[in-house]
Amino acid sequence: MTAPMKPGQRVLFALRKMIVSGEIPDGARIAEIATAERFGVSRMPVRTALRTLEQEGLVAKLGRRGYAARGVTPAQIDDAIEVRGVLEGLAVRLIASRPIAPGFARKLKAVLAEGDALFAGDGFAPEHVDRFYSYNLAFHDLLLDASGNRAIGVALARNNHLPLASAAALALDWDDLANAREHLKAAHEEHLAVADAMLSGRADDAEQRMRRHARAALNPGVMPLVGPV
Amino acid sequence: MTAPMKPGQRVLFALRKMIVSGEIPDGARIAEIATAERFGVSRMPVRTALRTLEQEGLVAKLGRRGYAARGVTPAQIDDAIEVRGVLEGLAVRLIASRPIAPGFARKLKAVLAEGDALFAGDGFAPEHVDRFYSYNLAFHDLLLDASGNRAIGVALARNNHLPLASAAALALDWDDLANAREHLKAAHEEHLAVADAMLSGRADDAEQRMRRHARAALNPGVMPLVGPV
DNA sequence: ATGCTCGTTATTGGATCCAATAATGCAGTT
DNA sequence: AACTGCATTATTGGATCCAATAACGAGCAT
Repeated sequence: MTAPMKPGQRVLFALRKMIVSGEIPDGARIAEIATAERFGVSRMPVRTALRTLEQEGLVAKLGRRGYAARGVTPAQIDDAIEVRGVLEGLAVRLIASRPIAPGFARKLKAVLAEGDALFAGDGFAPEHVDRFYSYNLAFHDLLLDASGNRAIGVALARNNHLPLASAAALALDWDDLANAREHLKAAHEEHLAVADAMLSGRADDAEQRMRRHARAALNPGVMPLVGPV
Repeated sequence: MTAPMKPGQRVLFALRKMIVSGEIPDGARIAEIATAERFGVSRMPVRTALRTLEQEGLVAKLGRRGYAARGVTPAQIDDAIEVRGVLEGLAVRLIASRPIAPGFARKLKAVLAEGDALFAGDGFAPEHVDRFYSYNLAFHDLLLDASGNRAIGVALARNNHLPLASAAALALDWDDLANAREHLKAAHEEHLAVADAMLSGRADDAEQRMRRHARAALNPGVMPLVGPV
């Protein structure tokens, strides 16, 4: 699928991927002209892409000498995951410390029911992973929305650009679907526990569980399923 | 001081100010051409500025109809302050839960000594406010740096663009310097308490105190001292 | 009279061109 | 031979021009 993507988006995604993958090594200078020629586009999309990447922290401005790539180390991903846990923890804390809106409770139950259905049987196919992906995303989005604090989502926006740092990134072993099922089932049970804590008004508990949930998302040495970043 | 600022920066700052001040009302459409003509510049600086403001959450893209301003409500500022508290709370938690580096302890004591010196006497002049501003900034920057987690600083970058949401924004009553002194002295004592908790390895305590410290920064109905945003 | 379609127009995104600026290399001098 | 000053050049930021696209309105047909 050679998607006829617009030049701007294409350059942005390509540069982002090249930086996080290490194809552009840490500290390498990125010049507008050279990059533009490399992609066969004008300097303009490169410029806007570099501005965006600067906001995301993936490149650093170098005075008049252009930009420099900032390599993404595993430690930085860990850092971003920790930040995500803290921010999502704040979201659930806010929800739990206020009266639960009926609409929210209903939507939450509906989302969790998707997860329940996923693990009702014993089987697990790649298709289930896709469904979990949707369910997982819906769960986290719902919490972010229900928190009523838009600043959380704004602050989180950057982390989602780092691989494995967003809630949409599932780390699992594709060669061992049974193991993957256990992994995702554990995540679903953490969701249930967080939901229970929220609905019971146990704000501290909900926050703690959400933080641990974020940290548990990263397993070393597994294949990531990356969604739209 | 009609600073001969570059067009890009000028447009960015002006638009940001107009949005947060409400001069551009919430939901108002911002078209590139009209804005460019209004500032007497090309469309290019407006474009880059709008991109940046979009990243900051101050404008929202509106499909093909340009951008729309997102008014900043007091509730949103509260939200941002809460996010700041959580993120800075994470920073001090990380510091407290690791062995304290000797260099950090030394720098921390040096910074806190500035605060001690400020409140050693009884007097308080506007000049003291400036000194507190520097001291306060140094304290928060030091924590961010010592946390070793760059993602925190990246996530915090946006909040600093909202008035009163950054740690560099002091809210105090200029007409009542004695009251201001008490206000800032209380902040300094919170710093001391956080520092003590960190150096003693009381991670939970340090985090809780930092969160409260952030929330205490906002007083209703006072004049803000806004620093460089 | 109303709904559909086609043409016009307004607006964004991209490309090319121009100006300003700082880094670099060369030459001249001490 | 080394240092300093100047000129050249490379590179970013801004302005203008062009293309694509979608909203809007008018006109026609039913």
